[in-house]
Amino acid sequence: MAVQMDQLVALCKRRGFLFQSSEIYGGLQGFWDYGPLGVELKRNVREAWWRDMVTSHNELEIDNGAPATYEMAGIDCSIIMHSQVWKSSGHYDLFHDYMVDCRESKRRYRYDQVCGRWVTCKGQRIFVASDVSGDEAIELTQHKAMKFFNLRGKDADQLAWDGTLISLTNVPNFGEVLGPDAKTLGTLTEPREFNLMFKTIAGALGGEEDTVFLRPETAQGIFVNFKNVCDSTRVRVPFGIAQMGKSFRNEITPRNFTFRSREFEQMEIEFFCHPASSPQWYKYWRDRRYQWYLSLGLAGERLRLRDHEKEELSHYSVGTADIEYAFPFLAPGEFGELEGVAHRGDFDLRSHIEGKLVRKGDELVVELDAEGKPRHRGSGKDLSYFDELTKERFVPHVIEPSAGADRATLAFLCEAYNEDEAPDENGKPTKRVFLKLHPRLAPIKVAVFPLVKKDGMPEVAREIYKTLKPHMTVFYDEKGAVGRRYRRQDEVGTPFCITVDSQTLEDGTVTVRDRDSLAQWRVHKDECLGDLRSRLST
RNA sequence: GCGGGUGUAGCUCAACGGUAGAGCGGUAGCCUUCCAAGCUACUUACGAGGGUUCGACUCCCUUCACCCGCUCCA
Repeated sequence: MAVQMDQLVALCKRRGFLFQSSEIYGGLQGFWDYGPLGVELKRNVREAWWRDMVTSHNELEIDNGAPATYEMAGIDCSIIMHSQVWKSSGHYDLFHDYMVDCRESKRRYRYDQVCGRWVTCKGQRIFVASDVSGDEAIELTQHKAMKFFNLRGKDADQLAWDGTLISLTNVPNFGEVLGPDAKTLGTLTEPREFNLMFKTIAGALGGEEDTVFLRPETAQGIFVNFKNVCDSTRVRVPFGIAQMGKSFRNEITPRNFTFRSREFEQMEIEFFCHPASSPQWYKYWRDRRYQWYLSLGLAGERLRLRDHEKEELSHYSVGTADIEYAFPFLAPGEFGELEGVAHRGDFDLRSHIEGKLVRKGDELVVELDAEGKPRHRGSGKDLSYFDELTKERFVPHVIEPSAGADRATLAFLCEAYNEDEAPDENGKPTKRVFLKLHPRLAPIKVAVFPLVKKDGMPEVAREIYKTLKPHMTVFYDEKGAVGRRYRRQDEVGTPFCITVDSQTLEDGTVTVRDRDSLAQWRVHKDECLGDLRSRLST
C-alpha cells in the first residue's frame, strides 16, 4: 500500500520523530530536527550500519561474494578541513562558480571556461562552443560545425567563421549556442552561481585567507587520512575505512521532507584495493549494500539497484550504481537515491598527491592555470601503497559506497507505514496505523503494561520493566484501556508489548503481543528477557 | 529559480471587519480484566512583520514555511 506522504509527515510530527528546524521562528528551509523517537530510530540506522560494516566484520574469513578477505577500520574526521582539501578534490571549483548546464548531455561547465566561435553557414549564424582552448578548440569547433551543418570535408569552405575564439560570457543569447557536447542548439542553461559549500571563518580576524568550508561530503576526510590509518593500524590492502557524520550542501531547492536537506548525515566507506581486482570489489560492494537495505526490511519491489549509463558517469568514475527507493513523494515509477556505489579509480588519492585533476582524453591530468602551473596543487605527500608481499608499489583504487543516513531513515519510515483494521472491544473493525519497522530499527523494543491499574498488577509490571530496562529501550504505561495503549505503541513501531494480567498473579506468566500479527502468547515473566532478545535479534 | 495553492489548538476541520468553536488527542481523577469504551475536570491556536480601520484571524503589502507542477539535483 502506498503511503500518503502528508500522513507520514503528520505522524512524524505528532509522535516526535521529526520536526522542522527552528519551528517556533517559522522554520528554516532544508533543515530538520529529530525528536525523541526519531533520534532513536536514526541512531539505530547508524548503529546497524556501523555494526554490520565495521565492528562485526570478520577479516579472517572471506565474506560471501567477496574476492578475498579484507579489513575494516573506522574514523571520525572534523567537519571543517583545510581549504586546500576542497580545492584539490575539485569541490571548490565545482561548487563556487557560475556554471552552465547542458540539458542534452547533462554535463556542467564553468561559465568562464567555455569558449567558442561564431560561424555562418546556409544562412544560419551559430556559436560553436568548446570546453577546451587554443588550437584544440579551433579544431574541435571546426569539426562540430561541419557535423552540425551536415557538411563533407570538401565543403569546409562553406563555413564562414566570424572572428576567433571568444568566451561564452560574451554571448547574450544561448538559443544560438551549440553546447560543447551537444548536437542541437540552445541546450545550455543560463549561467547560475553555485555556492553549494557553506562558508565560514576560522580565526577571529576573519580575512579572506581565513575562509573555510563545512564539508560537502565526509569522503575527503578519509582520503586525507589514508596514510595515517595505514601507518597506525597495520592494515593491508585491501581494506576499507568507514565514517559517519554530518555534511552540508547549500542545495538550491531542498524538497520532499528530509530527502534533500542542506545539513545531512552520511555513512561512507572508502574501500582501497589493487587496481587489478577493483572491478570485482566494485561488484561485491554494490551487491552487498543492496542486500543490506533488503535485510532491514525495504521491499524488493520498491528498492532497486541501478547501474549508471556510461554517459552518466562522473569524469573520474569507472562504474557507478545507485541504490534507489520508490519514495511515496515521487511520481509512480520514479526512484530516489539512497546510496551511490562508485568505482572511483585512483582519482581521489592522486588528487591529494598531485593536485586537482581533469580528464584529458582517456587520462586524468593535473589541471593547469594560465601560467602552466597546477590550478590547485596537491599535498605533495606520497599516498601510494607498498605491498610487502609482492614488493609492488601502487596507488590503490577506491570503491565508494556512500549512503545517506537521513534518506535511509526516511525510506524505512515510508516502508514501515501501514494501515489495517483491528477489532475494537465490540469486535467491530476499526482503522489501525502501525509502523512495521524492523526490530533492529524500532525506537522502542518493548512496552510493559499492567492490564488494569489494581490488584498488584502495576507492581509486577514495574518489576519486569526494571529487569528489561538495562538491556533495551522499554516503555511503561498503565494509563487507560489496554487497547489504547497497544494502538499507541503500534503507531511508533514497537514490535512487542508485555501485559501483566490476573493469570500472572497465579502462575507468573505474562502475555506477549506481536505488533504485526496481533498474535498473543504467554511467557513466564522470568523468561521475558531471553525470549525478547532472541526475537529482536532476527 | 519560475508558476499555482495553503498557513486557525498536538492532529483534522469550522466561523466572523466587533468575545475564535467542534471532533480527535493530551493531562488528572473515577471506572475498566486484552485491542482507540464511558463519565468528570483541565489543557492548547489565528506562521511572522507592517499597513488600512474606532476595531483585522478576516482587507492590502512584505516576508517565512509547506504542498503541487516546471527547473535543478557533487
